[in-house]
Amino acid sequence: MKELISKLKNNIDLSPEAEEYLHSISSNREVSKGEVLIREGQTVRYTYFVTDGCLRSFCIDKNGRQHTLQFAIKEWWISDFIAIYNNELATLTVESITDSKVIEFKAMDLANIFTKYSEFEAFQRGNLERHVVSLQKRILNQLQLTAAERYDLFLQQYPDIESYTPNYHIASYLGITQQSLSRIRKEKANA
Amino acid sequence: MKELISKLKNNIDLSPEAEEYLHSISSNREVSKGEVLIREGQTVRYTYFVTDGCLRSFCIDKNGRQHTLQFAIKEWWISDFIAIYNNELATLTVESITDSKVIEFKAMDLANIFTKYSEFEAFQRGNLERHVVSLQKRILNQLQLTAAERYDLFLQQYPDIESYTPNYHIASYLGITQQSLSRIRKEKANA
DNA sequence: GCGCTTTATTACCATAGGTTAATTTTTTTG
DNA sequence: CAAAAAAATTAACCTATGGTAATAAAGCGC
Repeated sequence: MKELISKLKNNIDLSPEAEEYLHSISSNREVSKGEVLIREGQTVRYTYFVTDGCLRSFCIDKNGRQHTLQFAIKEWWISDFIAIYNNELATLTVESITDSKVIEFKAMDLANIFTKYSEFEAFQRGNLERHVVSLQKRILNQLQLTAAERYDLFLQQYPDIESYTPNYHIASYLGITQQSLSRIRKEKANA
Repeated sequence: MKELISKLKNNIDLSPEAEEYLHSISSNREVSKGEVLIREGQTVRYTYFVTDGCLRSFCIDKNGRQHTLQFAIKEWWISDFIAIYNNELATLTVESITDSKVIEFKAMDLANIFTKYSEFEAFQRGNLERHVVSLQKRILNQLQLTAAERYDLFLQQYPDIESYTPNYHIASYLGITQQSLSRIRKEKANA
């Protein structure tokens, strides 16, 4: 929770009441590797702020294959925002891929926080703007880069993710099969 | 401008002063087919709200090929948000693909509008949330659908875009070549 | 309506990446 | 440490899509 509070204070003037309120609507949770926090088809009640470890969100296609939308590490938010913002059931699954620590917020409390304490508006606007930028960049990369180039970029963006994520999750983020990724890794090693 | 004002009033309480201010920082522009409003490498001064016609944003890769990030039709915003939110020079180009009408806002005025008139915060939060959702959906579609499936979905999402966009722009949005799209269209016709 | 320009199609070959299945390597667990 | 489970690699073959180039069709200006 300290991490989030200090992050907030770097960006906005956080009133003591707002800080108090934040505490009242959140709870620290330790989740173990493999634990599922949000499951496809169910109501999305929570949004998570990661303070330690790594989680990912993914969808499952009609052939049962998983496609990773996001990896969330320290200081990132993760949930099924498609479901929350559209007021629908989850189309994504969120699971912890390491033992992790998260702060859990009721999605509904977060939705109301902005009218209660307007100082959060500017903070959230910044978050959403950065989120839009990163998603747009990912789309452009997908359109113009080869799988090998996307892999290199991924390794730059998530420098030590390899140590705690199996390669087939990385492949599912890049939009290729684990076999293709293995081939790419081999070519890289030989180069 | 009427369209934007009524859109705003549907979502928030718009004070007369705020409405007046909006007028003071915007200007109507008619742009003709092919006109470029934002050019790669230059400073991004404006954000556009489309009231008629269609514009698109795209990047140009190292081989000179264009990749379409967004089509903007009536009631959509378009600019180079990557540049604006990161305070960088344009990496995108925005061009009008039909004769169009837009409302032009100085990006800097829009950035300051939220502290001046906080009623815009909630409106913008809704815009950004929907934007995030649509970008996330596009990424998931890119990961799990075939080019033919993406094309079908595109036609649903932009029902009459074919009448004013050449197919090679659609192909560049879908992440395939115009030749591949032509093949896909042929197979569709024969099915 | 004619000619020019832009757009779309087609064809042929090349290639990145997918599929399936077997094998090896690594990690986990008792 | 041995066995089991999970992850990664490899291989052989297949398919979707790309690259290039030629042709056809459509749209536009005069």
